[in-house]
Amino acid sequence: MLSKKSQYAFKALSYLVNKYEQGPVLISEIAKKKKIPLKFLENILLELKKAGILDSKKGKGGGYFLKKDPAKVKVAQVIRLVNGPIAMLPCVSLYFYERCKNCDEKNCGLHDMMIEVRDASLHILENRTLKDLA
Amino acid sequence: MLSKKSQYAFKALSYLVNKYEQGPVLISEIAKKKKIPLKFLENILLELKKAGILDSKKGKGGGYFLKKDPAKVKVAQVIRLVNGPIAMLPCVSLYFYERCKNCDEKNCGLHDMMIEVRDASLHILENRTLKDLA
DNA sequence: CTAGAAGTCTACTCAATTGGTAGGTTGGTG
DNA sequence: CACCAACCTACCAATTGAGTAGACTTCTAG
Repeated sequence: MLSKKSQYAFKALSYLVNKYEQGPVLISEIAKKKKIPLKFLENILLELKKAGILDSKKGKGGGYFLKKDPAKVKVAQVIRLVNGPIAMLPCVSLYFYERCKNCDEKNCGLHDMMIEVRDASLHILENRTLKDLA
Repeated sequence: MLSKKSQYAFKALSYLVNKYEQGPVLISEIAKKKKIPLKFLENILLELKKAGILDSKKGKGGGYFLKKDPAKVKVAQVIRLVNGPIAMLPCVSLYFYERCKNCDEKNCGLHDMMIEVRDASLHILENRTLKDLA
């Protein structure tokens, strides 16, 4: 399951998609409109900025805004960033891979099954972008 | 991600699949062969028994064994039992559904996307059984 | 019929993660 | 230069995940 943090991130992003290229948006505005705890949202947006998805402006008239075209930011990327691995097992994860101890990957039914699930999920999440959130 | 508990459950089940219709198997034997903490495994097997997947025999010569044909037990069922929801959001879960507050399900891009992911995953997990673990 | 083997139950611990809050600091803008 | 808004550090509480301890029941082989 996606964490609340991830759900908040997507809500905030969808809000910013609708304001794309309309200047900076206050954290407080997003928090209010999307009913997200303000200080929690601060952390999330900062993280998205550090990952290069958002950018911000300080001072009066400042706020957050999308750094790139929403159609160019994949949903899979956001999930990996905020929520972690998409795969159901570490030993089938592309970005968070860990070898499976006590289990021969070449000969493990579960392993194969989870690769299938991963691929099916990625097929969708790698082909959807922030634009599709709106 | 699947919890360790789930991974242990699948390891134990795959061991029992290979011993199907060969009489009861000791918890301690499974624990040793699959390198699972004994007392933790006890809880897991008990849970699988209560769900009707395993059955057990007490006393000397006792142990655990599959109650049903391994080809008749779906992987999806085991995951739901031991790990919880398969969907990435409560509002798209079939068995653990919860309404999404502050988000109109009829008009939510994330919602639609997650339904797709869920269906793609279920398509696999509902068509694989314990037999496929071996 | 009884000893011991084996599953069952209750309760606990410990660490990590999640979700959230408080308050001060920095830096840009009008 | 005043103020605004992002940024940073540090907490805190609740939950979950992972695992342990030990007593209790029940069954069956001999």
